[in-house]
Amino acid sequence: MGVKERREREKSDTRDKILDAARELFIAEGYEGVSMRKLAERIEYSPTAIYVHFANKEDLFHELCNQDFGRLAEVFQSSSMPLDPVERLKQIGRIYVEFGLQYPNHYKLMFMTPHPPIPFDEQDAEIQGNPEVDAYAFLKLTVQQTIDAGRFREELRDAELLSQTLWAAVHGVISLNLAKCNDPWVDWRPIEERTELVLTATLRGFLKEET
Amino acid sequence: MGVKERREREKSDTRDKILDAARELFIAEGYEGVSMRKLAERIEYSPTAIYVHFANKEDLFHELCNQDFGRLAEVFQSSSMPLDPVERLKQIGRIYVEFGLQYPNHYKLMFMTPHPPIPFDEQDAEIQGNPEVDAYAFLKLTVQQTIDAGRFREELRDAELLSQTLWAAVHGVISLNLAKCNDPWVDWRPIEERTELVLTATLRGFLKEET
DNA sequence: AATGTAACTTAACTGTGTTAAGTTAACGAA
DNA sequence: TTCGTTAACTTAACACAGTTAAGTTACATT
Repeated sequence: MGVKERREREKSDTRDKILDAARELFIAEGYEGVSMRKLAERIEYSPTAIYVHFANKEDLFHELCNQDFGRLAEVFQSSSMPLDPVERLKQIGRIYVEFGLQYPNHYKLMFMTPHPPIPFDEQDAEIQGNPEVDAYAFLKLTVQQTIDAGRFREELRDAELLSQTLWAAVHGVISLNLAKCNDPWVDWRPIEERTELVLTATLRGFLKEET
Repeated sequence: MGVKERREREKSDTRDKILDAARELFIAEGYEGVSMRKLAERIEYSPTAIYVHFANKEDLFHELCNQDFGRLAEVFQSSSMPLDPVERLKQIGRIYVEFGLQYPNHYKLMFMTPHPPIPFDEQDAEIQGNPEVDAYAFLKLTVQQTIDAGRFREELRDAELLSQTLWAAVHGVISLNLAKCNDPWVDWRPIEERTELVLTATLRGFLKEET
């Protein structure tokens, strides 16, 4: 045997080649700016060869996003986190903004590109909810720990809602920066200041006592 | 004379017809979902007739956007604002999110599409900084009024920074909603709850005393 | 009545995502 | 060794997109 194995390896090699080229192109040109033909030309295959590996363009995009989501989770995992849960939430926010600044195009792809609903596959099911590989789950877990530590106001008990709100606030800073930092309309303050302030203010708004 | 005038009126009538139909379609189908052919069919002209009035599809969309920047300022202007400056800021946030939900496609182009710096023209100079026609200036003015009323903490005196942070927080809610509301990964809470919480928390974080 | 103008149409170009049908190379079984 | 099967890949085409060059046509001006 060993034949099937080699065949599979070869297939996944070209699959990876497609993914690598697609990431490069999507990042440079955006979703609409990349055509299956351009992509095929880049890797020296025919356009239809891509359809052997991916159902369609959207499916390809989805796969790339999943990889980047994993990377974000990795960054969280490999960062040293403060013991205090509130400080940990702040740290998560800072790392998140840093990630967006460091990989602006990945970030745009992941969070700023509206796309049609994507069906859930079995691979997703393994990732979702596991804080080690799912960045959102990691945030939610930390929010829950802060709730459990009794640090948040009594009426704020929905970890999901708090997570989504905190996420939105930080996402607002980085995404507005990526979309509008060159806009002469606004006299932008440094993004570090805006990040720090949105985190301080939002969390202070969540907390029980004054600091 | 009067002939030229009538001709111009007729031309701008069909131009308006194009704009009206385009807005309707863009809102319903999104930018990519609308083709010049569909649009032409809707108004019972040939596709190329549109090019008499607009350089291209993007130009058409841009025109709609400019109208909507003005409209956002108008919405602020025509809304009854609470006397309390902090409540006024909350109201601004709510109206902003509502605007994004009502014109998702315009919102995406206005605030979610990265673009190179746009040269400043004379028309812009008249608008910028005037709270009656510049929505950002309106926000900044209200923030300044809240500062002047002594409601914010002593260390928070930079109206620009506070405005940008508040804007970011609210923008985060609506933009994340527009980009990811269909994502099954997250069990989204109603956007009204997220808006209310981000406003309450951020502003409470800004305020001097507990409420 | 002839001319010019400008809104508008027809037909075509290039490029898009996607699919049906065909090719080709390598495997396992006879 | 040959045959049939499998599956990665290609060719050719479809239906659609944005856009443009070259008319056409209606009408105000001369």
